[in-house]
Amino acid sequence: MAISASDRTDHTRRPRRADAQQTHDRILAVANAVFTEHGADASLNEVAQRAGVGPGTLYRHFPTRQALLEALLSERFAELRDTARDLLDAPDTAEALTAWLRAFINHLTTYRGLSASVMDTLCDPESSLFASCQDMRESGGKLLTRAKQTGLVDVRVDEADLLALANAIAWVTERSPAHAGRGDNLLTLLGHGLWSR
Amino acid sequence: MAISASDRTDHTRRPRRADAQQTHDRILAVANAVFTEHGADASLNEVAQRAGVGPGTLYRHFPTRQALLEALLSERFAELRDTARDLLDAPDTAEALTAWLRAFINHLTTYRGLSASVMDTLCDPESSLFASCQDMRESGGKLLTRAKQTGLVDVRVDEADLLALANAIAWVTERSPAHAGRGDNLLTLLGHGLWSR
DNA sequence: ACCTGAACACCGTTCAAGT
DNA sequence: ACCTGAACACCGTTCAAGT
Repeated sequence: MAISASDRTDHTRRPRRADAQQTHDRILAVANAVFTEHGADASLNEVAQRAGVGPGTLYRHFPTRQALLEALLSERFAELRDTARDLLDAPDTAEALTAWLRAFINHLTTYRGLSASVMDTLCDPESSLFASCQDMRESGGKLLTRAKQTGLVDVRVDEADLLALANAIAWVTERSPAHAGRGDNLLTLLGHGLWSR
Repeated sequence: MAISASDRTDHTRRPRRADAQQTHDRILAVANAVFTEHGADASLNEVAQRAGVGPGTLYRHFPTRQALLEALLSERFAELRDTARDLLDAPDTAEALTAWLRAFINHLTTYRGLSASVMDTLCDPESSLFASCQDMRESGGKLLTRAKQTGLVDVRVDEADLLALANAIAWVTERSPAHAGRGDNLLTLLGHGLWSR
């Protein structure tokens, strides 16, 4: 646990005083708890308070909410990227794409309100989360391309459109009690389309 | 303009002092301007201030943000209902459904962030907006049923799922610069589905 | 009957002062 | 080098006091 928390922040490459590292890790652990409880829009002051830290300290470690989300989620985005790469070997290209979209949607419901943040991120190259998303996007794109090449997916399907729609499904899934946990249904509907054949 | 503003609130049926009515109308006009400018999440204090009214007065007229939105939008929901009824006579049932969905999505982008409010509303029978939405939903549902009966739309398509997805498209459309104004593309994608035939 | 505006408990964010 | 916590400008919301 302590180890994984350190790993999580190794990419900063900056030597850090031991106590600062502790504060850093504590903030992350508490933020995860608070976001899980109240969603990705939760009060940052509450995070600071429950971490036993002044608000200034939190801002010093994570200048923006996006930065905090990035630290918490970059590993998971990397996992999604790896999942996509693994699925490139699956025999059924359409099923592989569906499985990955399902994983993507599922990931976006880690915290309530996360899909909104990620949507903003996908559009804004300046965002801290953007880089983490990029790799995942590319790998997912390859799954789509392969499915098109094997003729199972309509060639008119655009990558950006598809990700946007998957994101939208995650959004509606977490917002509507009627659809909670039924993202699969909506994904299936998207797969078949409205028109009968 | 003054007349339409009075009509808008006639449904309260409560006799009102002339000055109160003026205040009421002024708040609505200003709220429309502020929501148009800053989205449906705009500051209510700003609305009050620009209407030259204390915050307490605003709350007195519209106890919740939803109530304010309802007063501003109920006419438009009624229009959507009428549009759906008219389209029931259109020869091409699939085209009629698409046209209505387009109008629905377009309506949800009246204010930025409106789709989120409406989504919450569709799920919450207690909400002030719920009643306004109900009629529209039913009329839209008839369009779907007819399209299914004529065999043009897949019978597996569920009404609640479809509205949720249309709402989701509106959401993603207003959030992503890349998809701004291209809700049509996403709707087309939803129509054809992912799988090639 | 209706409106006012000070007041309250929050929010994100900054920054001088401490250790 | 790092942390603190008071301070600032906001937010939604309430309510005693005025007209």
